[in-house]
Amino acid sequence: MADRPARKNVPQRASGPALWASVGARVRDRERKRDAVIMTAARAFRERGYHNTSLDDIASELNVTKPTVYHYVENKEQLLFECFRAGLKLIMDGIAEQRESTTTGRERLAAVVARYAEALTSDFGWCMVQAENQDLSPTMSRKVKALKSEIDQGLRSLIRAGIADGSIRPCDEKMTAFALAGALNWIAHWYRSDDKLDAGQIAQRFIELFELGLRPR
Amino acid sequence: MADRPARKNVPQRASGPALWASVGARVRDRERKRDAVIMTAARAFRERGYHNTSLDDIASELNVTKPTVYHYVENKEQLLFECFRAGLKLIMDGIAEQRESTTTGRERLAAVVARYAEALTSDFGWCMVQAENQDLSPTMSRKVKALKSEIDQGLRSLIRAGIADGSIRPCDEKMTAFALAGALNWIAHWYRSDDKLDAGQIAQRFIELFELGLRPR
DNA sequence: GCCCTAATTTACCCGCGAGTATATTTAGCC
DNA sequence: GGCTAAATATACTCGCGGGTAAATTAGGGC
Repeated sequence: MADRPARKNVPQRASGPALWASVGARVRDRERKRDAVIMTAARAFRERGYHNTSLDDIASELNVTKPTVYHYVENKEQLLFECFRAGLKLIMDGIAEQRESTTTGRERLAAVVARYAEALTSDFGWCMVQAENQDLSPTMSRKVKALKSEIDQGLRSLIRAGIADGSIRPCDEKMTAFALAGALNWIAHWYRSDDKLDAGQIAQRFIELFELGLRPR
Repeated sequence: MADRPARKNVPQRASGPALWASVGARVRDRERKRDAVIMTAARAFRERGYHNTSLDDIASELNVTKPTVYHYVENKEQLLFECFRAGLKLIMDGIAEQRESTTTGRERLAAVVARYAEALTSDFGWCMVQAENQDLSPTMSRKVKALKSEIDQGLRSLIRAGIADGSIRPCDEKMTAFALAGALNWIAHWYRSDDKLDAGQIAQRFIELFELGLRPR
């Protein structure tokens, strides 16, 4: 399972339909096509929601028929899960990256927040946030919960570290992590790619708010 | 339309199934039964999600059949909308209440946050947050957007007021409102009625966090 | 140039769930 | 106590969409 280190885990910018668009497109690059399927699904889910997106929709957006989609993916549920995982990985990477840093907890937290915001404005953002356990089988649901919990723990441990090194005021780390995650996750609800602010600028505002608070200093 | 001021707009604690439980209890109080339908729907949606809840489910939870549900409600979409509206009203009331207050902007904002948290931990919380435009017809979607926007404007104007009276540090009011709303809305995702903290305690932690910030003072 | 296999399609099945036409019961009223 | 209207139930329709069996097309190796 955990083999093939070369595998690109996050389908970055697979230009979707183009892969199938031209007539002589029966090439054999399973990986990239699979990624394109996932990307297209992610966009569709974001635009119309999971339950309002049929696999026929996704297929036709790829200029392809439904069984082709099934050729790359087990079923609809797995499709959602893959989108979810792709988005989550972006955040996990951000957290992992900061484990090697030697700055204060507060600074590391800020760096993670920036990556987090970026992940949420990506096409996977919606799936990460909206992938409700309700839409998933018990097995998948457990997996998703575990992954989400990892992120939560990551945030909390950064907060703890900050408190320990004095860069963060002592606080309820659980509620702080929830508030932070909530503010960030909510981005997926309102962000549109033509927004005035990009992920970086949003993150900057959030960091300022959470660091300084509303009360004048 | 806007008549009947006596009408109880938010179905508070209509004890659901009991209303129909006994055979001889077919009293004709449309209002209360309608509220029970909405309450039951809200709980069901929260537990299993909108698309995973059939009207047959809701009906059978009320010890009743589907046509009876249709007797109280136009269709499934309207049912979701009613749940949404019921929840939203709790927040709106909170905001309206503070308009008459003479305290600082920051204090009024805190009061609204407390009410907001309470609304989100109610059975309607999930519907308010999850009622995606995607699940609604264009008409309903517009209504929902308008209502949500009202709340957003309410928050922003409190923030502005706070900045004006010096109780809130100057900041990007839009992003601040979004962060605040996000942190609060997210409660609906994680809160369970058997949680250690109740709505009041959660609100208290959030207010402290947003007022003081993470950086030590 | 031929065969094997991966990729893709055509043409289905089938169940679920929203919504409804119609019958039936019940309560209130005179 | 019989009439009317509201309340509820029975028993449907029907389309959408997830999923699949089986045929077809195209490459790539030899």
